[in-house]
Amino acid sequence: MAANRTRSQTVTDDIRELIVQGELQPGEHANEQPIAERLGVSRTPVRTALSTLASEGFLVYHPNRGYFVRRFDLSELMDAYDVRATLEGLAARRAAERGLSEEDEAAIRAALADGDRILTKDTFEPDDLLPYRAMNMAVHGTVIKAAHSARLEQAIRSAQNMPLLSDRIILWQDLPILRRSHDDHHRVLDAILHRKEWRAESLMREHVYYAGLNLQRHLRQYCGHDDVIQPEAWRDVLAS
Amino acid sequence: MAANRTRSQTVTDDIRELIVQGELQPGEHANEQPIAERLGVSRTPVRTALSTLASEGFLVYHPNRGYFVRRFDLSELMDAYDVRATLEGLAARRAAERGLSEEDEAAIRAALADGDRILTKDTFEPDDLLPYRAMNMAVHGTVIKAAHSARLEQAIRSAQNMPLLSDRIILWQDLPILRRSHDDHHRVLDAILHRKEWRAESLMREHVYYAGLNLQRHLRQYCGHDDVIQPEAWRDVLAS
DNA sequence: CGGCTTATAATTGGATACAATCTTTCTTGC
DNA sequence: GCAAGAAAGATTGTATCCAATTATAAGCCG
Repeated sequence: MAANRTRSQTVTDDIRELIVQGELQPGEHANEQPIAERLGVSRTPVRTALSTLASEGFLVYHPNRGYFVRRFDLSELMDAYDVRATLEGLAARRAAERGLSEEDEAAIRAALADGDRILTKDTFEPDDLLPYRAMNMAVHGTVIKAAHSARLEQAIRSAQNMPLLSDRIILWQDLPILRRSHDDHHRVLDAILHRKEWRAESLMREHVYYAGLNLQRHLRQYCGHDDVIQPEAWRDVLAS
Repeated sequence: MAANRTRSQTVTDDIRELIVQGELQPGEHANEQPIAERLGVSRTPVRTALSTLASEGFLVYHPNRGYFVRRFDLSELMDAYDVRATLEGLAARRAAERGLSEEDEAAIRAALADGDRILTKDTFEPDDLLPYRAMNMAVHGTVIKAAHSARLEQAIRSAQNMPLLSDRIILWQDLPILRRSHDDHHRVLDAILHRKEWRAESLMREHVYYAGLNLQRHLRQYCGHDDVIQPEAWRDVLAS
């Protein structure tokens, strides 16, 4: 399925990576010709890619002037986490209302066990990052899937269309915070299984919102006084 | 500002209208050439327009096969209202947390007075529809604006990218429901002014959610047993 | 007659060419 | 010297052309 990727789609991914990696600096004008040459294609797929990325929120479009890399400051980051927290809270509530399928419950339990295993050790090794991230994405993704709302899924996905906002972001420097965060995961599952809608919603909301606060605290040291988030600020957070 | 509209943008609006008006039927394949000829342009602006409309959620894209008009059923409509209700609740809460500017408060008060004037009469005339709709959009728009979050605004806007979901939709057939709905507006303002965050959030959430329920009830008679929403079902709701 | 393969037509994806718009620079007049 | 305007350059927007892919129809074999 979807084995047939068109060139515009790969170009979209390439340019998105250029933005996230900071090769296209915030505020910069995205010139079509140079990008096309750099990626070895014509302007056409570049144009459709830019249009897509603009609708995803990475670029802003000015008619007859082209696309500019969107610049974010810390307050916008928190606004976005606010939206994401609210929507994931809704997802958790809906999951609690409907209940989990057997597969979904099994998937979350397996992920939770993975997280437990990683966190029982005394230190968090760099090698733990990828499995932990996979665990995190599995938990959140399964809860969202269990909400059974394509519209909600789309809204959450588009709320993550911003550097530093996705559930791939893991701040692993502080082990106690990580443990507390994973404890949230356990409680969310418990709330969903016991059909405690309100508890599931508020737990998930706080869980995501605090991740935003934590990230903000981590990023502030990288930001100038204007609070504009520079690409180098998230290099270490993204890892690979 | 924005006086310079490009051809792709007008074509986007045209095609969106074709979809909403049902000239492009749900599930139908959006052929580029016929649309281009019909609108008197080449395929290029049509293609960018289709791409935009797909990202807005009106179309779905299949690589190498083109764009198809998205079909909605009643449950998807309610899912979307669920998202919109949650997000507008968040907006109301944020507005309550920050407080209203003088202009915003004045705008809402003026709109509420308009609504009061329309609803004190014994009947709701067709001529009342446009002013009432304007009032409704003013109230919701101002609350959203007062939340001071561009990200939230965008999320709410994209949650409305679906026929029948916008705040332009007014079901005026039932006057008591309309009165109750407008009473909600008063209470939301009261909650925001008194900084009752939780009250503002839950009031707005219920206010929007109930509008969805009401619309669903209204639409069910037009739908077949498969609950697919047919374009003719919303002709009378949209008015002009 | 039905299912499979193959050939043909239709449609989308991408590249190139041209037109419209914007940006920059240079000139001119005060 | 500076401001306003005009011309040149650069960049986006649109149209057209060709290639790649998919959908459709015809032919073939069981």
